[in-house]
Amino acid sequence: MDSKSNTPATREASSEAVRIERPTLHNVVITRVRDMIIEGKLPVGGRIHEGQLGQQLGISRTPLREALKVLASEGLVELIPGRGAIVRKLSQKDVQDMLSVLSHLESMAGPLICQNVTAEDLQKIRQIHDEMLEFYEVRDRLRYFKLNQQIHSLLIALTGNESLRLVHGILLTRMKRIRYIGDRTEQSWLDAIHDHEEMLHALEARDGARLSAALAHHLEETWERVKSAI
Amino acid sequence: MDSKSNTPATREASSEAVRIERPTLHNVVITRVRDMIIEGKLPVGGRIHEGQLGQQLGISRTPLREALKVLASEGLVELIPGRGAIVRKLSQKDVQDMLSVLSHLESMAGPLICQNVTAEDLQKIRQIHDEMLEFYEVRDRLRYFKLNQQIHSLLIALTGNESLRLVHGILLTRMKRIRYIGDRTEQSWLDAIHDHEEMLHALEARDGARLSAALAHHLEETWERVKSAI
DNA sequence: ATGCAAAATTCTGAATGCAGGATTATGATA
DNA sequence: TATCATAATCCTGCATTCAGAATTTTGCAT
Repeated sequence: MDSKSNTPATREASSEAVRIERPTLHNVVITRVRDMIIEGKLPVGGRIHEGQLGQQLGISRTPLREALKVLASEGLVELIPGRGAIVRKLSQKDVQDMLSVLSHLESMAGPLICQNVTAEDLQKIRQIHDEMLEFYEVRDRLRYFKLNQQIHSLLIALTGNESLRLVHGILLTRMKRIRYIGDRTEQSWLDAIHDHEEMLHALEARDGARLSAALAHHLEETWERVKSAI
Repeated sequence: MDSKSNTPATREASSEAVRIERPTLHNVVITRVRDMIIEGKLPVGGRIHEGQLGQQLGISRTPLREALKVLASEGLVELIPGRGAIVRKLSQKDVQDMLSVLSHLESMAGPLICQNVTAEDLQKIRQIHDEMLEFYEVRDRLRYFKLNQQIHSLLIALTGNESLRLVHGILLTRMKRIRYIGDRTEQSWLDAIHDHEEMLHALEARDGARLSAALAHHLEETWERVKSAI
């Protein structure tokens, strides 16, 4: 779920000490409300009532409003002046367009990833993948989903291209809701896992083109999985 | 300068009436502060003093803070918890990475644009282009720059892909500051104009691949122009 | 004069207050 | 009973206020 941290990763390579993480309230709220949208707790097309939601979260309207502005800039929420925020509804075309952009971004990413990936990176990804499989075995969809997203985010991060990470993260976030509710028959679930395994193989072979192809194929299947859910 | 409006363009094709534009203060402030950063009125690396800037703009801290959150999510400023906002500094690698992503996005855009462009669109772009040339004649850099950006934004909008427009807009915005201060010798300026003319020709010929190539070439030259300014 | 510690000040983060527009409820008339 | 106008309520947008953290200043000791 860390596909996009709100303070861009401009970490000083010089200082040894790890920057203390002091989460500000509005940052927490951004993540929280984002998750609520993704998990469908805030219905698509529904209005977000500042006072009500604020009370529900136990905070004042101020940090909530700040969070809504950010979510609007990510395209998750629509802000109508004088009338508040509504959860943005995505059309089929919206989703297709997003997948199309994501596909291009990932095809760009493939070679870069293979160029940069270290043995430790590979091991880490393999580890998350295996963990994900365990959740698949017990059909724990939510946890499976979260690890799945994590792998994709990690891969893009391996390109070392911060801007790519940023824009990819934004689109991935926009897609999350759809992906989460998307059809998951046994078969399509299995297909997705096979895609992931092919991705890992390409990665291990450091074959950029193959990785790009695998990522693209995965997105095509994603469309098949989600199109009925819109 | 309208590369990225803050309420995503979800206009109802059904309603004939044009949605009345009621600008909220924080939206105005977002644009305003963004421009201040781009034009260098807020120095790179410098801290943004909420009280001071707010007073200077004649507004309270509330809408200013909301604007800063959005600008942070665009990557223009960095928010350090407990210590406020600073104008983000871009390294050479940052800029190269951005250009690289932009290049991929534009190469994706080329065919789509040529596929969608209407005669009116063409005329409109040609018109802006000519207007831009007039500002070139009198060496009015700022106005030239603004029309230049407008053409690029318009082109991407012609793809009809809202997500593409969003992410392209974010990166373009991030680049603006650099582009604005970038080296402009007579020669490089002339080169840029020739690039634009080639783009227009490709567009008129509805030749997607040629347009993509022209856009890519333009970005390569952009790098040459700006690299010394970082 | 310099370095350190404590106090004072300043600034951010968040809550509350207030004004104006939007929505809903009420009631009168056809 | 339906429709429209008016009034009451609610909600957003923004300003102000308050608390706590960060910074600067001051004073003391070396």
